[in-house]
Amino acid sequence: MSLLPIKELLASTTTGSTVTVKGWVRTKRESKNAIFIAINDGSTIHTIQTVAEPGRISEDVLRLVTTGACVAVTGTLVESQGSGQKVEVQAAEIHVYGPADPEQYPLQPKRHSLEFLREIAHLRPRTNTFGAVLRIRHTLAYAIHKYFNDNGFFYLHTPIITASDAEGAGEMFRVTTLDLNHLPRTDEGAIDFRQDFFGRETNLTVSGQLEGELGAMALSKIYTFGPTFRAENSNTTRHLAEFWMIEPEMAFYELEDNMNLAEDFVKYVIRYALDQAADDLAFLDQRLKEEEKTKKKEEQSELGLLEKLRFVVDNDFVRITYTEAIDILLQSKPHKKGQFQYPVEWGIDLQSEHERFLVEKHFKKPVILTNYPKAIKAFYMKQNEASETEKGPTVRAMDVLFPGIGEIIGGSQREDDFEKLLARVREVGIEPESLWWYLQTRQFGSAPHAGFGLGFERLVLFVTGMGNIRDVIPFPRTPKSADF
RNA sequence: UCCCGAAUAGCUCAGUCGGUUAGAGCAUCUGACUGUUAAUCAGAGGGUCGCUGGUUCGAGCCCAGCUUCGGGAGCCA
Repeated sequence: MSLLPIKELLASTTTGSTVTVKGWVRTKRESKNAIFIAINDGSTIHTIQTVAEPGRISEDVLRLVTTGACVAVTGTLVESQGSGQKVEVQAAEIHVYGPADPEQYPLQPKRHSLEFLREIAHLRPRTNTFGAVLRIRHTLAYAIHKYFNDNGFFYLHTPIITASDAEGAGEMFRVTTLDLNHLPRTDEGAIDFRQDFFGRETNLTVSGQLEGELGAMALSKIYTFGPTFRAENSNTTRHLAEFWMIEPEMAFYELEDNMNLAEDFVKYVIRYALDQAADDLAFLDQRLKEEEKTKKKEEQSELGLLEKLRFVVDNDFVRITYTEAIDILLQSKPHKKGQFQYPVEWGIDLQSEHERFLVEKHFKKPVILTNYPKAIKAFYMKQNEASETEKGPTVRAMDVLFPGIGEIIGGSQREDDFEKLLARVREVGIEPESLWWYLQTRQFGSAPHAGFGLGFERLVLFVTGMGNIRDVIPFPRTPKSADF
């Protein structure tokens, strides 16, 4: 016997050989002379049809072959007599590893709602949709490593537990081994973290960027790709409490180089998915088309999934400054008609409705916004020289906005001038001593450098065309939800 | 956290103006048919109408609170 993944069996032309198929039963159809069992092993979205002749396989075994059961079928690979597939397996022997009581098994050979499948996240990978999403997720992760490796980047493992609370990227999850029922107190009555595991307060990381910068100041080009945690009470289709983030950081890169990298990188990984996950994308494309049919005309999207991905890969991203974006918004119809809920003026943080207008209505393609007002961006971003064309001080920030997703990348050139960075740290109320190691990189061999953060699930969301970020990670963690 | 909406069979949903025994499709089981493609046809079983309280002669339907879920907003990747 030889065990081959179904993906390879389906492509095989060596009919007549004895093969073994191991996988999970999707459907069983019974005929007088033949029982058809469709089996999937996750290696591909496609099932292989195995054919069992009644009498050749015992009734006791066949009774256990139901949707969801795990089986091994040994038999002969033959050309299919039916029209739906090229090859099939004539079963000589069926072994049932694990039956699945059809009265209780929740997955049926029918369409389920994504909400229902979320409640059975332990079983949903066995569906076509989630199988496709998980394979695409893997393909994208691999493409990311491949892209960086092929371009001279080193994968840097930044810490997941951090004592730094100055990253300013959001609420953090505390890490502690203290007995919460009997917290040690200092003489002043505060919690005595000196008795905690690390001898100080620690949290789960909200970003590997600051440590990433340390790596770039030695290895020139690094990237991180790891779990990230935000304890924000965010209840949206675009937020998770635990997600994966990719953060490249490059010495000697300025804002322009940073943008070029971000655009080239995103296009590369999407193109890679189009090439390597064609079957799964075709399935999701079809799935989305059927879903669109049920929507009203005005809510239907103009492009299908595959069309949308090819469009992004084949077209340049629009690059405009924050100031230019504000001007476009000020002259837009929704602004003049008072349709924006939030007012537009230089200095505001752009709201979802503003970003969506720019990306989905005005340009209809990905947009990179640069040079934001200093006041609304993080302390580590490089400050621009004062300019007559700007209405206030700006920093070399860049946000990449995608249709339907919003901000998929946020990045900047970093402030490499020690005095300016120190002043800014103080200005935003961070105790410089807590960032002494970060500040030292600007004192010893400082260099211009830049980087960005890409939310991995938002990328997967875009590439798969799914509507909710909870459906592109195997086991989502969100407020009030940490099952599985 | 705020705003809006939803919760009825295993799943997806319908349920009129508050009125007798709460329905359909799919799934499951039984039978028929037979190279089937989420097979087809016939029949059967399957319900604490999310929970608690209220209004009413009478509540799946009206009201209040709670719970859970979804969509949008904010925060952000």
